[in-house]
Amino acid sequence: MLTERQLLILRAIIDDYIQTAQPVGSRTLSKRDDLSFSSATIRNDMADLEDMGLIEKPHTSAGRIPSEVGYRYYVDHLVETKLIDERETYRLGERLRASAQESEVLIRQAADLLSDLTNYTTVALGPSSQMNRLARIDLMPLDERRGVVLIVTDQGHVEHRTVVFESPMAPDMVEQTIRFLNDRLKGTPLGQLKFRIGEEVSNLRLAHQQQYESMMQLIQATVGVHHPTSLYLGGKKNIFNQPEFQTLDTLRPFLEWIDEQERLTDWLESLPNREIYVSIGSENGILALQNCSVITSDYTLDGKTFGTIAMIGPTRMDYRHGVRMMGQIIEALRRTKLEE
Amino acid sequence: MLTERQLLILRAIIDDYIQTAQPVGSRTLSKRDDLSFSSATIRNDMADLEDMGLIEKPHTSAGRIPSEVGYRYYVDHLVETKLIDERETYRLGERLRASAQESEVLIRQAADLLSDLTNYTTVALGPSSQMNRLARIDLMPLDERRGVVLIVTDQGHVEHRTVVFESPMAPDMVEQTIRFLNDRLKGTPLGQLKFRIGEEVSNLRLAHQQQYESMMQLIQATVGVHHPTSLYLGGKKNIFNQPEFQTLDTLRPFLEWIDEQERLTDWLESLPNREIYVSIGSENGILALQNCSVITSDYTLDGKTFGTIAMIGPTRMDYRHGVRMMGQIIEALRRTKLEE
DNA sequence: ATTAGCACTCAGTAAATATGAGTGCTAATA
DNA sequence: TATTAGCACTCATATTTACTGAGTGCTAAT
Repeated sequence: MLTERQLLILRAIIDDYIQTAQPVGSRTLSKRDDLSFSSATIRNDMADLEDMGLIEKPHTSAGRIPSEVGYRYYVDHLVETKLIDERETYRLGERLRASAQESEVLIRQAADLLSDLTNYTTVALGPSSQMNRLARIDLMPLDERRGVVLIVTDQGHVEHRTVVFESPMAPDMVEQTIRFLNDRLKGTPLGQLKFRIGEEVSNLRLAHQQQYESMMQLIQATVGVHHPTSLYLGGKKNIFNQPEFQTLDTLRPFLEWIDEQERLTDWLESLPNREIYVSIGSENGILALQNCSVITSDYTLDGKTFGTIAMIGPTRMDYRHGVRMMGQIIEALRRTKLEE
Repeated sequence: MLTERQLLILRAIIDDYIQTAQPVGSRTLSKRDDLSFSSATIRNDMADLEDMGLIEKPHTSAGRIPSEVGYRYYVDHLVETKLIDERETYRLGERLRASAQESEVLIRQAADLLSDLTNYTTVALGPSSQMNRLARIDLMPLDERRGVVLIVTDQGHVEHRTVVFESPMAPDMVEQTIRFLNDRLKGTPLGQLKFRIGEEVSNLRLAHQQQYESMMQLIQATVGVHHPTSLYLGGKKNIFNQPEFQTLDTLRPFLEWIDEQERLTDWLESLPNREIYVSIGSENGILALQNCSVITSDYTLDGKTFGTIAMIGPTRMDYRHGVRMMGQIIEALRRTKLEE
């Protein structure tokens, strides 16, 4: 268990290191107003803290830096997750809504705003359309053999794909099929579309045997429409200002990792579903992020569960500020009404 | 005017430097099979080439490197723009078409392929939808007051936007408006939509006075739909392998510049409209690209003018190979039929 | 006109030497 | 018994110095 002074020292070390990115020495600490002990005393406590694995030294004659365990302790004991400044939340909400009312734009803005506030990189995952329900499906003919399949969800999300048919489409045939699909599939979550169509297809076969071929094609196309989840990156260049990313060896893996959209999406989707969660250094299990910490949170927009937002910075990130800003932003989003 | 030997030497210097990224010395050159002169002779010619501004030395005791003027000479005199290897073009075409038939995917693939072939970064601008003609416009109601405006073009391009109405929409009213818009605007290039609607709006006013308000809203929304040109980036990480981008000072401006999508789009759109065009170092006028050269070309797909593709590498890029690959790719695209 | 020869230049590397911030331990002090 | 002053020791970093070697320009010989 930590003595009060040790706690004070640990906190001072971390706060200082977060600011300066330099190892913190005993003399520096003893000069602080809130630590009126001699450097020797502090050295003794530091030795204890090191024994406990909370801090470490890069080499013999350097000061101490927090270890991952130390950060973990700091985050768990010294950072308040739930601290919302009503006025600031309100102001952030205003800033967000000023830009747009469309949800996708709103999320993009939120990501940008969050990275402006913190100077870290943010990633936001939009709503997974998998949960959206089919509002309407349609086929717009372009010419005899080509058409665009349109899928609109109850959330106003649109997906589309161009299809080419083997043989010219009979207009009434198309209309019939579309109507059929709409009748049967309206309200189906997009994620289940494929499955549901499998169920319906036997009915179809009986009802419209003669043009079975083209119908199948249309259905295939419908199912084949991709359901990408939209991904927004904010403040990517902030990384250039972090002292720990001033060398190619550290910078390159990070940049290569963050540019890989698909992997990024998978990662965000795989995160545990919580309100605000901090993952420190190697905890996140990603090689390219071994020197990074991540603050993630699911967010809701207008009350509805929506997506995930993440903030990525060096392990030496300002957890207190980061967590606070994250809290404010998701609260501002939560309070945002989609329609005016 | 250059003597034959000087030309030989210039070419050798550039070829060598492109390979090694190291200044080339007289002794190195004299050891080449195609340059059986003594190093002293070569030194004399090098001095002349330097006087002409074609090569320069980083410092007294280094070898020579090509100057921008030198590269320009090399590109203008020693690189053949139009050299197509039928078999390879065919093979590239196959590789492209294997992946997809949809034009947007095809372009993305082309960008990736080109950067694979050259190890440089590529940027491709998709078709500007401005030239696409309206095939159909539609409004899909989501609930009483929200709907999705859909715009489909003759090329199968889809754009959409969610609109919120002040007051509930009357279904027949909506239908009427949509029909009206479709009747009047079908075939209009997207770029002119705004203008054309201005012309039509007075007619509308007369015809449907009572619900003028909602109609106006719908029309506004229609016009307000954005027309983004799609942009694809290929092989961004290739830059990390270029020796001239091993330091943050050079890397950072490049990465920051290339991540700025809008600026990138504007830049590509502003390029002179030619088949293959090489811009060397500071010629391109972009600070972040002062150490880069760019090979650009407009391309056509299935015969139709489509967009622009660019390849960005260090000034010390392999112009011969780059130009050749660019030629092959745009030729492969040109020969690609959109429907099977 | 070409080449051999030689003195000279200068980036890059490596070894040699300081510098100083910081530590751990011990003994004195409150 | 907890704190502090004092001191020897460590080690990354900066500075100096010397050395190496690839390359040049010039001159004199071929």
